[in-house]
Amino acid sequence: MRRGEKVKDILKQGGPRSGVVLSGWVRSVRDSKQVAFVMVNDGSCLESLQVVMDAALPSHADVVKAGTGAAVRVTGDLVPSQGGGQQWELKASCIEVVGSSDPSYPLQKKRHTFEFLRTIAHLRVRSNVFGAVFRVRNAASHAIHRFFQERGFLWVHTPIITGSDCEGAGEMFQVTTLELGNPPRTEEGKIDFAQDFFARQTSLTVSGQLEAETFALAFGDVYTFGPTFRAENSNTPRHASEFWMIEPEMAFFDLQDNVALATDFIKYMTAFVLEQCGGDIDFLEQWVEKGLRARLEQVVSSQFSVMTYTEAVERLAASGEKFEYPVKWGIDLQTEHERHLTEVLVKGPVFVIDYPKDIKAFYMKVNDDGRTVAAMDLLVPRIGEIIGGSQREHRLDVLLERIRGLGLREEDYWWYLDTRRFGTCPHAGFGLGFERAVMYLTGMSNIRDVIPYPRVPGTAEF
RNA sequence: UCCCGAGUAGCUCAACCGGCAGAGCGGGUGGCUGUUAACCACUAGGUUGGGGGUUCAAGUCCCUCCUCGGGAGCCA
Repeated sequence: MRRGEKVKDILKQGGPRSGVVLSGWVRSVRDSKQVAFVMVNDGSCLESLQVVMDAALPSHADVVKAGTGAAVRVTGDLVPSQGGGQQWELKASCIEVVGSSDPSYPLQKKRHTFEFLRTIAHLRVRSNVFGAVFRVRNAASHAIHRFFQERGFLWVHTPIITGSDCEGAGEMFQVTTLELGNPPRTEEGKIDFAQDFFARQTSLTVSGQLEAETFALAFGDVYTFGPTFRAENSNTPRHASEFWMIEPEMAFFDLQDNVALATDFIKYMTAFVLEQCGGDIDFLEQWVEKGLRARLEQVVSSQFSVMTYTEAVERLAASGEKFEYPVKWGIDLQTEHERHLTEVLVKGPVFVIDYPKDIKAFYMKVNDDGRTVAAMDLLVPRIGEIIGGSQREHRLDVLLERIRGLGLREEDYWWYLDTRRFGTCPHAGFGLGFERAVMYLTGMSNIRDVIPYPRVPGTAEF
């Protein structure tokens, strides 16, 4: 099949020239007596190509009837457009209806609500906004791999099914082949997971960090980029049950190195998207978030602030702002605190570091003061926390003390603890919620609208 | 999971104090000499989210369930 050229390439190359072939889907048809205009989009870019169809063309009636959404293949000459609104148009010598579209096609030329579009997630990708969102999502993934590969990082594929029920945060989805209605029981009456597929209780991963650490202590610099699952009953615009996460892990790295890398990383990704998806960003600017482009450009050029948790608490307390939850040293920053910090006090991305030990995970390095850990959260306006990371506790004795103190079972971490026995070294890493990054890059305000087929509590359609 | 709000035609929304359920867009039919969310005319389209209750009478009031949105918690 001769598919022809992409709209993106046709517009880039320009004309005039003859014998151009284009395949795509009809966005709209404007028909009058002598001539009809068919907007054809192929997803390669935001723009549709205007196809001019003389009423004398044999397939004229078929094309007009084929309907919005139909698949067509056009052959014609690329000529300067007589009308305003586009530079080039395709004067058709032949239009073939490859697949017609039923009149019930739900996408109108009018604006739809995101709520409605979510119910037709298989078709919403043919709309302008979702075209832009998923091209940005693609460019961002590309940028992430490029950033790390250029710096010699190893992409590690950590397991999706995990046997450790102790990875820290979050409820986990259980993985089993046992008969749910009648599982085998032990003598005490408990479910006998020894008879399950993996001969133990298994779940979907909530993080690849612990496994990534073992690779960092062999390859130096590594990163994960893959799906992650949380069975939390979270119903917010920022949480999904299935999402993608990027987790770099670097050996011989401390918290300052970590902050520096995370900063470079965010800037690189943002600059890459601005460069690759300029048209999409401008469209999102117009329809989704005013000021998007300026905000992204500012991310690339500005310096990210860094402040300690202690300083953040002091500044919040001194701000005079009335918070629903009062700020106090020792309690975790609430969403309202984080947003006030990044949106009002700093007005930009800010790293908060050195959190109280008691509110953070066991694997974070205990600072010399004995009461804080070398943690870092990157807070950004609108989204809140986008990156969470830390320098890891590399001292075996301190780590063991932390595990025991939290009532965790040492034997569950035997392989993780081995890394501290055999050539341990200071190392650090962070986790980036990929969808939150895409939200930040596109201005979209609901995580369900930056995932192709979102999974959230009560919903797994498509 | 908790708090608040919403659910009316395929979509987006009206409908006053409880009194005949409407518009725009989309669809269909016809028209229009180059359109840009094209335009003009005509036309079809409804168990007012489900169930129960109050009332002569319920889209409207009460109870309950479901779904969606906003906020919170958990977090990325």
